[in-house]
Amino acid sequence: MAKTQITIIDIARELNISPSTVSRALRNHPDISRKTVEIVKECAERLSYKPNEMALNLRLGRNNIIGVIVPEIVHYFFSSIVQGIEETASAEGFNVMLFRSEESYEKELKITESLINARVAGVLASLSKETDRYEHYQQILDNDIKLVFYDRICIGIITDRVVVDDYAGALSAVEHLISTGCRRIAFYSSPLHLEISKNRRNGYLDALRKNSIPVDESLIFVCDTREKAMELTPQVLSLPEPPDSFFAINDHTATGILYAVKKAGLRVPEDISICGFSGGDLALACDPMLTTVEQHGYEVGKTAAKLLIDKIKGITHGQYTNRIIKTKLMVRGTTKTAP
Amino acid sequence: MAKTQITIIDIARELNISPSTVSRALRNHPDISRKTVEIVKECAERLSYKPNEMALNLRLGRNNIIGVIVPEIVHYFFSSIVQGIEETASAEGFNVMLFRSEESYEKELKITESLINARVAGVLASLSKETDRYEHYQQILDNDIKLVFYDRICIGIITDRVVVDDYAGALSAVEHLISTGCRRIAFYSSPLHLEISKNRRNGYLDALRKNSIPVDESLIFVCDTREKAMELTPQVLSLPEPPDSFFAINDHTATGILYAVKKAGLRVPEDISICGFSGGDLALACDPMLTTVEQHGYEVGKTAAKLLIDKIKGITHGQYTNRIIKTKLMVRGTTKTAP
DNA sequence: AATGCTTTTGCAAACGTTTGCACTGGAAAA
DNA sequence: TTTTCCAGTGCAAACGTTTGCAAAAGCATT
Repeated sequence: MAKTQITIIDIARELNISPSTVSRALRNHPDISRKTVEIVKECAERLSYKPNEMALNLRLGRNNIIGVIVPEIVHYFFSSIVQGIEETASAEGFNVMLFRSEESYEKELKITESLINARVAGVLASLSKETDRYEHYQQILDNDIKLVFYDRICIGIITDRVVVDDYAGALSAVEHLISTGCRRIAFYSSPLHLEISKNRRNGYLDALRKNSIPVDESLIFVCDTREKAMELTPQVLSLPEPPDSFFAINDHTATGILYAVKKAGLRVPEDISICGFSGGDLALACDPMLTTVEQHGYEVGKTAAKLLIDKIKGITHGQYTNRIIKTKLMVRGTTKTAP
Repeated sequence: MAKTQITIIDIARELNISPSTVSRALRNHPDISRKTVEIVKECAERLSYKPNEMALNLRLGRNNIIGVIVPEIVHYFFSSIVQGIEETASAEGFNVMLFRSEESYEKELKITESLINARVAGVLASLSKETDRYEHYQQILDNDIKLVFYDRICIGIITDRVVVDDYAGALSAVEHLISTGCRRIAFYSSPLHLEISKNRRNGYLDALRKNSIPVDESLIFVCDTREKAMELTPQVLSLPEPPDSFFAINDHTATGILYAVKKAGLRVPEDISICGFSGGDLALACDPMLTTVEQHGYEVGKTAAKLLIDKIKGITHGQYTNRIIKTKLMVRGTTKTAP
């Protein structure tokens, strides 16, 4: 039990050969004779030798760790992304080190510091809501660590980026509402400084314009949680000219709307249509089931990880890629079928 | 940009002192004079020196990495656990390396191999559904890596363990159903070889016995997904003596039941009561909102991480702890209020 | 001026690998 | 026989730290 760790030197001593030969034999270096390779491998197996990755990393000045910064872990979209990342990374021989920024700039700063100290091979990052300074990400690059942003990207830093097609997703959602007869479409958004808010808002606005529906600014609200939606929606419904439908920035908000609308005695989708944005099981638990824009977080994660690993391996060199992951409108029960 | 990494030796050269002095100064070793410490720290800051953790780890023969094996990532309970782990770890200066076993023994084997090679300080593991051999976990211990099991524990290996109180959770859920007048309570369970199934089943059975309700085996089913529940439930409802309520092994299954019951034209909870097991947002999206047993995954994660870190730090020594995290029944709309 | 004590610093080894280069011994070539 | 060549192996340095021990420096006490 307290047996100290077996090293390459132990094997060398046991076999009366030099550590360098052992090292080469284990790595199938062509210089080493077949016989020696066999003997060494047998011995390594017998002593249940495990290569010390820490020593290896130091020697080689690199490691196989990918740092992942995620604003939240308990979150369908982000956990899907992490799953995509983990899958790709492990298939390519990389390990994933996971950090949660908790939507805090301070925490993000500490995390990037840790990542640099750990000399990770690469970083996959999504900005916290708070973050509006980017020096810490520049530092990552300065320390020769590869960097790819996903979802909440950073425009100021030149890197690869993977984003969801928020604009097209919102556009298709709102056009769907319009095609089913909706005309006064309320929009519940996140704070506007976030890229995703801007993009989805633009999709919303363009869908209206394309269909010659006047934009009514009084139908646009900042409201991005279930709780807030449950509070806000009754007021919105009792407006002099209430909306006939809602487009929500995420599914949680949409469930809050759904709850409030039903509570107000209105029928969904006959009286009021609702469309969310996110994907996941939540939409299926609703009654009626929620029409929503599926974001394919898993694809985002896989794509970002692949991009990063290619950079690390030096396959891609100078160029920087912007990858856009398509969304998909999932039409369900909270919207009407087109006439 | 391509400036090679700054080391302690660069600082030493710059200041015409020895690397050992620099090292000690940066670590506030008491032997070093205040003045030297200041000079060194200033210089380190100026050159934006970042300690190379790989070198440190090799030298000290340890690192600050906690390996986490989780069967699934996109999963409310498990992601809550991961969040609890990450939070505790980062507060204590540890980093989290995340692996997904995908419920596969083969994958679990590869993961433990990676973890040993990486010489992580400790491992937090939950068994995959497939796993029924445990040598790989014994190997972890043999390599002097601390190990704590959570949720899906391994009885054969002597370690600390953190589990959810499945028995008490199920007991309280079923007693609640009984107290609201239910007598024929159907139970939708996972495959019985899993500990959690056994424990919850025992809770279910004991609740019936305690209240002198005869156990009807024909009301117990293996059914643990939303899809299966949507398929099975109509048949169950059309039994000659149908149940008046359902207790489901998880919330996904419960939402499937809810859907089928409503579709059959029955009212919830007036005609049929439903209770799930899991916690999370899903329960709130249902209409009526789902009564369920909250598992406190976050607490599980925090507790397991704390236990592991104490072991790593050598605070706890020989003893092995079994920690049980209490569940909490969240009574909502799918069950009646007690008369 | 010598001694002793304390404070501060430096030397060198060590952690476990990999790898450029030099060396060995034997076979092939001269 | 000598030379050349090559496959196979070993030496030693290097990666960036920490740390036991020795040495130096400073200072007060004899």
